Amino acid sequence: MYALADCDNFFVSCERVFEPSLRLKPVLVLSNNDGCVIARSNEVKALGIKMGSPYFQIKDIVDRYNIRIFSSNFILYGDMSNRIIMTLHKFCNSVEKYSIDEAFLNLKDLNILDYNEFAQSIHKQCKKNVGLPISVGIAKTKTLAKLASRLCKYYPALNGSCVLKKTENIKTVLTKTKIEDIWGIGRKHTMMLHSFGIYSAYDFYIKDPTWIKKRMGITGLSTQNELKGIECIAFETSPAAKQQISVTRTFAAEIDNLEDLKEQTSLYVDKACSKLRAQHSLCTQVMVFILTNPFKQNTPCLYDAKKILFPVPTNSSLEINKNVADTVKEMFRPGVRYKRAGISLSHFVNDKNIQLDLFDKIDRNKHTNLMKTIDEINIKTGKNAIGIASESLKGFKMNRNHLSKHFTTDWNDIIELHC
DNA sequence: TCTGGGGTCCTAGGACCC
DNA sequence: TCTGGGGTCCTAGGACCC
Repeated sequence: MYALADCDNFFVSCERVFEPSLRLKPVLVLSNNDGCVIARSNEVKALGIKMGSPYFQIKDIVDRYNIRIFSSNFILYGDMSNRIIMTLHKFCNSVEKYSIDEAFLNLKDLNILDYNEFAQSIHKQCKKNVGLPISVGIAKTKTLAKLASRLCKYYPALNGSCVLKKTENIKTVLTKTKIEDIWGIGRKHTMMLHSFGIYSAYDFYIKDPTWIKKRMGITGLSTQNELKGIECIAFETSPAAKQQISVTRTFAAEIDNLEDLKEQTSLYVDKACSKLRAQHSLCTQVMVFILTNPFKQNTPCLYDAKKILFPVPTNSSLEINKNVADTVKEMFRPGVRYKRAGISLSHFVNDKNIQLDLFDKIDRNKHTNLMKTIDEINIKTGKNAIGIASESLKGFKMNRNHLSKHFTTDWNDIIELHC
């Protein structure tokens, strides 16, 4: 059996922990740049505000219903997420952190007599330890556990936990679940399935597997099997090293000069490379792209992307930044107003097996030592104390007008109690 | 005026080999 | 008229997730 513990309206709930008066009030969290809605309280959902709605389009409703707005505070959310994971570890050794707000637990080695009780105690402990509401679903496969935890959000009477075990119960639930609400069924497949008269998860459940394989490939077939209680999606205890590390940003204001653009991409390189080094990888490919505002009416979006190949695998911020800066210069078109840029590192190898180049001009040891020292200082200070000289000192060009404090990670922001 | 960011896996098709 | 067969590796793009 697997459990899925999924925090309810995670980002909103994190903000409410430090401002409890917002508990039954409408609250939403915006993406970077205060651009789009990325988390909604139940009250906001009830007002019909959709996930991903651009903020400027819903400002009227926000004002009318006095909705409280927050800019995204990922430092806070990341730390709250770690606290949840720590609590889950008290119940089970096998915890797979699936995303910032949810984790799977592999229950196979536990001797659980009453799954309902077990799920309830996780729910209660998370609330007590971290202050966050969490929905715990338990079932034979990950896909069914997902479904079980989802039920908690629709049926408050379940009080945050649900066990789906008996086939008859599963079939009843599937009949009442829309196919698009199943984990792994996205927009395109929903449209395709609808066109064949498949609307409920149960319609999908009883469909001929050969038909599903033909139209939806192996992943569609896996989803069907998982609904039948046949495990197809493996449990991963230790997180695999990333195969790709990207940093991309939309600018608050358009950038029309090369220097500002390079200052931004230097920041991306710095951020991406420290992640790369943290997982002990080197990369041999970096993709760089710049583009104009794709939403602008009557002006086509200009997009340029270029791939940089490194014959000797590297994780040196300096080496990568030099190449990225040169590439940005090549792609930059004077007079064009850029709105977004990004880089993506890929094709990784372990930093212990480097294939050297006979004609290498770079002193690799020097770079490695320098990077190691920079990382150590930045980890020790907890801030980006040292970076690349070409970086913008002002950081990302980003709007964040409704940012809460870093309550749990910065002494200056520690919560104050007034008695 | 104003529209996020970071990932994974699968598959078809091209390029190449003999 | 008529042009094989079997394989691997890589990549771009699609679909999905949060």
